[in-house]
Amino acid sequence: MATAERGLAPGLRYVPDRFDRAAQEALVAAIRQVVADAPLFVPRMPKTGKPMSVRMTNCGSLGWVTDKENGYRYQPTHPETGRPWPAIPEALLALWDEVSGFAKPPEACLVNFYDPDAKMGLHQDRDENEFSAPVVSVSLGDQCLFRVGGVSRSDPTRSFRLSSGDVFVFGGESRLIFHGVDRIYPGTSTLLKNAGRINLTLRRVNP
DNA sequence: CAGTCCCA
DNA sequence: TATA
Repeated sequence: MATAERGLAPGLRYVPDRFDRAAQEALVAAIRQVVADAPLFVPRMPKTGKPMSVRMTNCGSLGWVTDKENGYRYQPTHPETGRPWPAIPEALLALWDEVSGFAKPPEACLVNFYDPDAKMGLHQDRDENEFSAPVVSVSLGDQCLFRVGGVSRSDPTRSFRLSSGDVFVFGGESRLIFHGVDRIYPGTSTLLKNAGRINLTLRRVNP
């Protein structure tokens, strides 16, 4: 009766534990270097300027940013330092080659840092000009309650408790699905020095 | 155009 | 607080 209870929608792929502990530690070290060069900033909602609860930065030739004045967009430089974003770590490029099924490399890797009380409302990733390429998402640190819906905001949703090292892929018919983070479970990982979660999302921006 | 804000 |  109900739609598939266990199966994921076409194009959605959940790869638990894709990175083992050593690989996760290497990824965190790489991200620490990215953050040293491109400091975390607080993204703000268009028009209202309301701060989001995550802090973010990017690596790659383009980075996703948002502010009160100009809204959501990709740009080649950090909004506060004006410098180009640092390169995407090799391990993430290798992941993209493995799971994306897309010939060209990702242009953007958005780095979102979630403090224990940070959330991300249901939204679509649709600021790219290339929807044939999937979005590839990596979880590091504390577990989170991740919600995924369908391509319409009112579609029913399912929740997953994601753990450090897990990978989620949104491609094909699921490229534009709504998704968000309802809560962080502090203290559920020892990967990071303090409680919190890092999410990395790889995107192809231009065809 | 707005939006991942908020909140029901 | 720095964390990343």
